[in-house]
Amino acid sequence: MRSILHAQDGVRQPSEEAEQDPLFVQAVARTVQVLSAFHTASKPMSLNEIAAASGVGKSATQRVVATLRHLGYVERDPDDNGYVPGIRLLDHTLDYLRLNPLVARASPVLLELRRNVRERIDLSLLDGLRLVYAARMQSKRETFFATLVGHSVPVFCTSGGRAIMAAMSDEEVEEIIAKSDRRPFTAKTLIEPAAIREKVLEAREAGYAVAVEEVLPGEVALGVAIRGPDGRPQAAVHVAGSLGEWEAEEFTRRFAPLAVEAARAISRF
Amino acid sequence: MRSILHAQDGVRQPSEEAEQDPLFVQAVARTVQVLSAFHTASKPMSLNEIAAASGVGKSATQRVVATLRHLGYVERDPDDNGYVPGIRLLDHTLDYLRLNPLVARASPVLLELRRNVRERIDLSLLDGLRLVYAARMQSKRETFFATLVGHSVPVFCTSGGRAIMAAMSDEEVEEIIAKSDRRPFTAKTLIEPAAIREKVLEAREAGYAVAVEEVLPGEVALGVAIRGPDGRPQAAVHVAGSLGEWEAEEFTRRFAPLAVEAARAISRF
DNA sequence: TCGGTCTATATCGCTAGGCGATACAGATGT
DNA sequence: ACATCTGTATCGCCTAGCGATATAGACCGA
Repeated sequence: MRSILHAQDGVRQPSEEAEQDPLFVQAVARTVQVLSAFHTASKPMSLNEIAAASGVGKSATQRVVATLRHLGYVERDPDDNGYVPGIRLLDHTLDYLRLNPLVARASPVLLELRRNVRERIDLSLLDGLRLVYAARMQSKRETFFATLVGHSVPVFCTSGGRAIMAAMSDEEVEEIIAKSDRRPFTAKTLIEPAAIREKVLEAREAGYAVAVEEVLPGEVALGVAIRGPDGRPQAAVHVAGSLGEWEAEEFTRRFAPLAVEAARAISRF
Repeated sequence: MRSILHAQDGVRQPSEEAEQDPLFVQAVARTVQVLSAFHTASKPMSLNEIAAASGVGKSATQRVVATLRHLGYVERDPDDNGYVPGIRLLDHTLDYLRLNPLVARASPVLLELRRNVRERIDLSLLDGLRLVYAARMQSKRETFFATLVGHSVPVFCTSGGRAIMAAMSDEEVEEIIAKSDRRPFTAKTLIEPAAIREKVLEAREAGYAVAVEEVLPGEVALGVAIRGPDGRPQAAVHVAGSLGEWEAEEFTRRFAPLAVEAARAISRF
């Protein structure tokens, strides 16, 4: 079992391939490394902690952090001690969402879907082995942090992830299964390759995927893949509901057609 | 009238004060400048456009962009041409939201508020002359992009902004009014200093502020300030509804007490 | 097929940007 | 009072990375 908060990857290490690339700017990487130090944090960090977590020397960290603070990308925690990420980062969030053509296409469709489905609706974007939530429309009860933009979940054990795998070749699916850190979130999380493969086949058949309590207890989720111009899956639409209100069967029967239609409207294939 | 999309400030220029600061790292600033080039964009950008918008030399831009691309902070638009911000930025969004103590305190309160108020609820954070939306909980009908995290609106003409000004000294209010770019969003946007001052006084009296159709036509919004440990306003809770469903009076009478209570629960004063 | 004008990528020499080491100064704690 | 955190500052040496320039592929209209 692991916390849902740690689904994000670490920073891509600049070493190996990148090092020899003549066009690789270390200073940029350092900046990113410093900012990424917060990925591992659960509370405000001191300079030394940032230096340790980022792998950047203490002196350099000091000056980079000071600069980032000047620019609004790092702040001091008001209950003073330690640094936290700064509000300027949200400007880039907006840029990302605004300029991402898929998000732009998806928004009206999701709003329309939301009108017909009074459950939580999410749009998640594929990034390697994970799905990153880009747009979230809550329903009634939600469990807090799980509902934040930027949150990510693994492909292998989520409804959207399986729907996406179903739209890939078998080789790609195997690669994802093999590379994933398949630690379970709940007792029901499927981690066996065989079980995952089976679920993917089901999804390929049905055109959508379902996951029951695999990430959050009491949650039933339904995912449909969104394909890009080349036919490759890029993202997924999720509909999530509570088992307190719905039987999984009934939930699926009711909402799957709507979700499929929405995903098709967003797809470019 | 201006578009609601351009409420964000430009990048803080590294020149002036910063230049002489011995601890200021240019490379960090350059990185930020390149990423901030997208603030002015409404479509994918080419290298030359980025170079022009960021004020960074063409060669440097090329290498910085290449590096950022390596790291996932910049991507190519799939309908290929031009660069867009990359998905890795969302990881930092999550870090910001997770580690911001105010957001953390606010989330459960906002969810609770949402349970009682079936209208749109927002949490916005004060950043100079603007309010940046950090958490958004939609209701039924929404007008699309206006509902994204990272979006920002001016302090001077919003319900939350006025509630925040009401919690400041008169000098600070004057400063905000003076420095703000007071272009109207709608025909009803109040831009006269006198009118704004009056609204602020009303808000100081009532403990909350109301704005009707000042940012979006057909929208009534209600804002309450959230104070930090030092008593200074840091953020605001918004409740927004449609004039198609609500009379402004009725809307206020009904929801203001709940919003005030929520803001107080989040405040640290 | 040719120039013209975009795009991005690559090479290279020179220099100033910024790293590491080290020292310093407040807080906090035992 | 001492130890151990915190963040800040100084300085000399070296290399990272800038600007200028060249290359090369796409696309367009003639």
